[in-house]
Amino acid sequence: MLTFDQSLPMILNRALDSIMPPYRDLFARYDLTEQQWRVLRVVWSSDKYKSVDLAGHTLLAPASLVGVLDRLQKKGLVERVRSTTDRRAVYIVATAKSRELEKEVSPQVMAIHERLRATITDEEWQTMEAILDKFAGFSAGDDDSTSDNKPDLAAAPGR
Amino acid sequence: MLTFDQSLPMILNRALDSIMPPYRDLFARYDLTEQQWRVLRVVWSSDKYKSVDLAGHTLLAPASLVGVLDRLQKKGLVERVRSTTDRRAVYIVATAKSRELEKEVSPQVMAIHERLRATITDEEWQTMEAILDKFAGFSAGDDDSTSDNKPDLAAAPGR
DNA sequence: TTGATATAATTAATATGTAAACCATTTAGG
DNA sequence: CCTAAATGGTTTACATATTAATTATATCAA
Repeated sequence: MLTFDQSLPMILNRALDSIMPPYRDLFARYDLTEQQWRVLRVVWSSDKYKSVDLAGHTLLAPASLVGVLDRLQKKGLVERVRSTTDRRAVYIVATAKSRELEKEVSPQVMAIHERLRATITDEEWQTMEAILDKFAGFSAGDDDSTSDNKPDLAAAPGR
Repeated sequence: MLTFDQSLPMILNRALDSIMPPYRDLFARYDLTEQQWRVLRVVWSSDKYKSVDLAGHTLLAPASLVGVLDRLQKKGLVERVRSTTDRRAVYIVATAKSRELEKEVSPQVMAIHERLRATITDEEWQTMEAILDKFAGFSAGDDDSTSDNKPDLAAAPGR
């Protein structure tokens, strides 16, 4: 019998609650949030990301991204550069100041990653990744409207 | 080499993003949020929960719980009953109206649970639960409150 | 008893999450 | 061309998330 506490959402959220505090404490010491860190992490990897690309790589909704970028920009950590070829698009670029931050914080983040990694065996890690990946696309063809016909958001091709 | 995308927070968040839409769509049809459902689910199990107990069982921070309860109360789904023995405490009780909702929605939630459950084998499910449980208490003893050392930029060599 | 401290619930301030609507382009088709 | 539909980014409205501070009670020790 599948109880409330054993539902997948609860299992995953419990796991997240267990592992996030060290990350959040670290980020807080540098006046950053987890989401801001995620954006920086991706921007550092390549200066040529459009906002919409960042959304995908950071798991942040476009609407949330706007505010995160606003605050990162205000802190002088990123800049918005409007594309000349497609005047709708905006590229996000990292500032020199943010590069300094990367050198300072990145090693400490890696340390937490590693500490987590060492909590289980390599094989268990592989297994866990493989199993969780099986839920990818679970909500793909979800036209589960009982009787009426809601617009199918998942019908559009890949982003 | 552990990349950004393979960090545990990203792995878990990706999994959540994959599985939550069906739940949210369902709850939205009944004008409920995921968090409101979590609270109801626990309140239904026993009328004698204090707010602080709900926080633990729903994975909601006490501060978040206040607003969720406000809205559930406004909808006539729960009531706050101040304890007579400890006048600080407040018990949350389900209304008859919320019981009707339970009968209507619960089976549909269970259906999603089961559909998720069937995405992997029973053994994989057991394995996954066991592995994720190993991260419980990861942030237990990383207090760090004793050391009031702010990030010491000047401590970096060569500055 | 008193005073320090702990607890339960809430408030406050700021940052995100979510869904829907909007605006300015850009692209597709007739 | 010209208009309808699609795209990228943003805004809006509302519901949490997070941390710190507050309020009202309770408890404990000197």
